[in-house]
Amino acid sequence: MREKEKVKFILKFLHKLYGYSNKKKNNPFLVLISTLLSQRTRDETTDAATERIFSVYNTPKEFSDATLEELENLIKPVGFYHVKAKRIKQISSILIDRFNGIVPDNIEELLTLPGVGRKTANCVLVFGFDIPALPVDTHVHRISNRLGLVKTKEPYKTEIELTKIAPIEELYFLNTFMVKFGREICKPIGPRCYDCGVRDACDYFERQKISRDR
DNA sequence: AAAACGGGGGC
DNA sequence: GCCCCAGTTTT
Repeated sequence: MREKEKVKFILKFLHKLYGYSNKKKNNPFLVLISTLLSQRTRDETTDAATERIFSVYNTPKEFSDATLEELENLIKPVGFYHVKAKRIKQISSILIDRFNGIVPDNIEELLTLPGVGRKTANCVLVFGFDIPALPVDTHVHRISNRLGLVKTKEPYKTEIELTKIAPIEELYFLNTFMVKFGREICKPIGPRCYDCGVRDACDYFERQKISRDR
């Protein structure tokens, strides 16, 4: 299949650029909370907030006992902090009431938590549990479509299609490296195609070239 | 399918 | 000042 060859080519390039990820399992609860905080927010901001909040609270019990104001003040610079603080508190209570204080390790149950969509749920699976999963954010979605690995407007379909054509062991790093690639080279606007090592396999670059030649 | 949620950083 | 950002929920 042509897409599979293309995926291999892209993966080889990403590995050359960024090396290999050491898949290190993290605390699923920490992954859950920090990923929730990272929604629509730059990761420098998120990392600082995660560090602050976990220096005070660590377990779902501690989070659910905290007041909303305390949580809000700790995560403040993060976007949507009001909503996110509320959801963190709700999630913590739900984990205690329905999941024995443990973060579930399957996507169906993760998706029942407030503020947890497919991207966040898949982050918990792959970064928290070492379970192969592909979190699709705007970067992964945009890059996959530009390259022509998938052709869809819906991130969910990108996830399904890309999961089908990428080797399973590559799912561990695909998200992380595509995000880096997306911030540094394949940017939303003004992508640096002149610096891109896979432009010859890229549908987007091809289209630009054609429209320039005319 | 589109709007709403939102403060902070880059320019 | 304006635009954008590791999405999800609601309309």
